[in-house]
Amino acid sequence: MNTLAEENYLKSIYHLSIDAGNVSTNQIAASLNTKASSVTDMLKKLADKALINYTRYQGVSLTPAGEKIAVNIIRKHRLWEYFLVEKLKFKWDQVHDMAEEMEHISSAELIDRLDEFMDYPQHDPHGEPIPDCNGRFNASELKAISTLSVNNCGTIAGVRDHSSSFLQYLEKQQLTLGKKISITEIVEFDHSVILQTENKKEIHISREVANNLLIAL
Amino acid sequence: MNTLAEENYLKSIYHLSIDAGNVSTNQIAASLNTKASSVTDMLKKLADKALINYTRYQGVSLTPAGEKIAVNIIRKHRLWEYFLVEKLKFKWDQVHDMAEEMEHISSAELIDRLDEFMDYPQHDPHGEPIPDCNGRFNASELKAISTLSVNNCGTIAGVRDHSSSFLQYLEKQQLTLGKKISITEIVEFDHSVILQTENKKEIHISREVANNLLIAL
DNA sequence: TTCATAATTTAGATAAGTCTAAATTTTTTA
DNA sequence: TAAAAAATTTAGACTTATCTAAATTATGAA
Ligand SMILES: [Mn+2]
Ligand SMILES: [Mn+2]
Ligand SMILES: [Mn+2]
Ligand SMILES: [Mn+2]
Repeated sequence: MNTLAEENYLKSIYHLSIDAGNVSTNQIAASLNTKASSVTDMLKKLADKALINYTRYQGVSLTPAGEKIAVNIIRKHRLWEYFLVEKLKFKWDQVHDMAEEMEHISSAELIDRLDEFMDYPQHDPHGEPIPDCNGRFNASELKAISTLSVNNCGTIAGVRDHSSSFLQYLEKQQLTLGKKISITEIVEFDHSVILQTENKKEIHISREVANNLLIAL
Repeated sequence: MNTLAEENYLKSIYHLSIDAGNVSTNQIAASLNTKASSVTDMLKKLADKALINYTRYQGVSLTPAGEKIAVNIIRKHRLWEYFLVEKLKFKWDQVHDMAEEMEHISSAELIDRLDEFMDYPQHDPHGEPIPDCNGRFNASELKAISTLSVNNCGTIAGVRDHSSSFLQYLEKQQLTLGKKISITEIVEFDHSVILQTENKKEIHISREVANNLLIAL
């Protein structure tokens, strides 16, 4: 089928496509920790396989075939993360790297049975929607805290950054999925945000954190 | 750590070492569906890493370090097979190829938690013993049917061949794990064996099948 | 519009793992 | 025990996925 490297490129292009249109060589290189020249080589290969639309110097987008593969990898990633947290009792900050390996296990029947075994979960441990076996899923309607205004309130429902360090920080601040918060103040100077939790505790978070913490209204 | 190719070579050498002493280049090539020259290249690399004892033209054996890695791969293989059958409800003839991929997932904590999740199973779906997290396990005391004599009886407890075709054949003959059988006759001419099952049904199996079907006495 | 800078691609190398064909060593057989 | 056969290794090549350094193309500031 496709090599591990090809799968990782497709997944990276998919993720980068969400907030941009065409994805640039340098963006891909940064997200995969590789060099632009390596990316160019791979883009030629993926274009030959008709998995991406590629014109020299113009960046790339996924073809429907490429998108299908990418979504399937993401489905596997999120289902394995859910398995690791719900069945094997890992913390949400421990599972991403393991899922990076497990998402490449090829069997479709395996992943469909895993989905059934876990009773078709809709969201992974980081609040991301899990595509079904046909690749369909609802686009996230979550908003970053940084887009809200004073007095807005909502429930923490997702994160944009999956790094252990960020998730551990949230854990320590008790800013975990399901917690209800309201915006008390947005500091003009540095765009940091002061929140209030259900039990009236005030938490001051940086702009960076506010950008990566997602709320359902 | 070790590459996927290295892990597969170590596992192959481990399995081939069980009934021979030193393992030959050609044996490894046959078991991995590769060419003898490729094997030689890899043997040099594994010897450099001190995972095998290798002298040109003399075959190889695992060092303790190599054996430890091999047993760990086998532990992962068998635990994933058990998971696929017990939790995801696959048949015993469907799981080997998936486990060949899953055995390379690296996290030790993951496999230890999987072991715990399944309550420390002792045998995989083919009757093979599962090493514990320290690599310890009881050597199988099972005997091939071909080593028994007339009137011996016992319980089917394992298989030597894990191919789908063999397992499906056994399934059709209802020669599955746990079934009690006794030897009715051993045909002089072709060493085929006539068995009797608990419900008095007679089954005639070839020498080949008798070699690959294991009994606990 | 022009030129400096940034982005991207090309050229040429490297490492892992594999292959075929040829050479070497071991084993078997006569 | 010497030649033939089998097993194994070496030589040289190929593929995939990388890299660095150099060349090319695009962009945006003057
Ligand atoms: Mn993840
Ligand atoms: Mn996730
Ligand atoms: Mn198996
Ligand atoms: Mn097995």
